[in-house]
Amino acid sequence: MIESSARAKPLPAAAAPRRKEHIRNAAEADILVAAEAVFARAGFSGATMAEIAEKAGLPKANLHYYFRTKAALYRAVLDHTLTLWLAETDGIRRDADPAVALGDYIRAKMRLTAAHPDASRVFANEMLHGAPQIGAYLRRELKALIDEKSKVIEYWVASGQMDRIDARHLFFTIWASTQTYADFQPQVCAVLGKAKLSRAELDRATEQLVRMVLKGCGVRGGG
Amino acid sequence: MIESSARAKPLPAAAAPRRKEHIRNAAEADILVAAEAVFARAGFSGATMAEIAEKAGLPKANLHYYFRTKAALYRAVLDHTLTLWLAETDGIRRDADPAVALGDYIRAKMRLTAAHPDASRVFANEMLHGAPQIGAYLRRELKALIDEKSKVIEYWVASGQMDRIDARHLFFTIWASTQTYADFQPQVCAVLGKAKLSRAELDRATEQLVRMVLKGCGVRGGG
DNA sequence: TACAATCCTGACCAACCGGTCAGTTTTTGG
DNA sequence: CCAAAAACTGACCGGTTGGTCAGGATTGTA
Repeated sequence: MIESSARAKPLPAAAAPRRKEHIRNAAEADILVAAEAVFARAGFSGATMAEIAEKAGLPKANLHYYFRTKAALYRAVLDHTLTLWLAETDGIRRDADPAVALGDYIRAKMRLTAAHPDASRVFANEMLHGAPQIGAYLRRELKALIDEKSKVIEYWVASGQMDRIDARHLFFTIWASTQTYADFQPQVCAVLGKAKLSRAELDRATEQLVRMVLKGCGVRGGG
Repeated sequence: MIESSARAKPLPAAAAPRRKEHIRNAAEADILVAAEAVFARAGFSGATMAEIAEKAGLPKANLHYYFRTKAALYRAVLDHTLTLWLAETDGIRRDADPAVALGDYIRAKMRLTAAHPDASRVFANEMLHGAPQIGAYLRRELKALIDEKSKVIEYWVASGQMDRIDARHLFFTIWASTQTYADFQPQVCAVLGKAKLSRAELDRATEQLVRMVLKGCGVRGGG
């Protein structure tokens, strides 16, 4: 896993207190940010190393110094995306109130989507093309995580705290309904008749989704 | 629809309208089928005319005889996809029972996704990349259609047949939740621990989604 | 300072890809 | 049967792109 450090600033040759691995780390971070944006807009094949280099403010050959191949760079971007993806299920625990836990999960997912739309798009693109790079990861880590969280939901069902719902399909619905605001943004904007998605519009979408899912699952209380 | 005329070379103006075109029609159909599959798997940039030609069992130059450019072929594929996309909202009418109309709509969408997963993926890909080809279409035809259907749902809300729900975001949720079974199939399969989606699994997903959405919207009766 | 490791870059190349074209074969209408 | 239109094709081309490389610049350390 490539570590994250989602923030990155150019800062060329100014006051840099320590220069040991800072150069490499900063350069890689810059490149990853640029690459995420380009891969999100153009996909793997459509993206060019030249464009990524330009966006990162580096000569192309320098990219190949830090990432030997385009595929390696793509994998690094995906890696970063996956760390974001796994987060936010912490609240789903047996002893939690389903209404609070599920509601917070949906809100967190929507926040994540809104904060990192390009990451969402890179992930979606990889999925669309059959997940050649991260298929194994999905079958291992993601499956294990969802197996565990599904058990929690099945417990909530068994203890009468919500309707008899298939946990995995519930996750699919939540993931799809939140990510659509990044992945299908042109469609959303077109239908809403807006040029871009406002914060207020996203909040409205979030609260409606929370309400609908909780009520639809027969979750009592909280929400 | 977008610019239809997929023809590379215009027929002679004086030509008899009776001229048989079955060769052209058959060839174009074969090419479109092959192209849809390749575009779905590789996206626009990743797809190559050579691969499409091979899949269609034609020499590459022949593709360019029927479709002048790769972009024209892509647009033709999208065109076909959009005709599928628009269908199935017929049941959403003021005088219909919301439970039946919405339930049938969700079921129809899911059937469509299952029957044409490649079409769904091509559409998703176009959306992910900012909808450069069909943005105008979305803002016109799709928006008009959803504006109209939203009025119906708003009527159902006003007449107390369902909760106060934003119709457009409801559509986004339904679209996303159904298409995810095509677009994100690798993820779905990974989490379910299956190699491919069975008909039975899709039926289960469909019925859960119908139940959850109807109950979540406070729709009474029918379902 | 000296010297090695790391960082950086312009110039270049081979492979690939969309698209063209001249010429051939097949189909169609009379 | 015969032109003419339509359908088809191998060979080719220019532009783009990922990747290389030799050598120069910068940085860290003994």
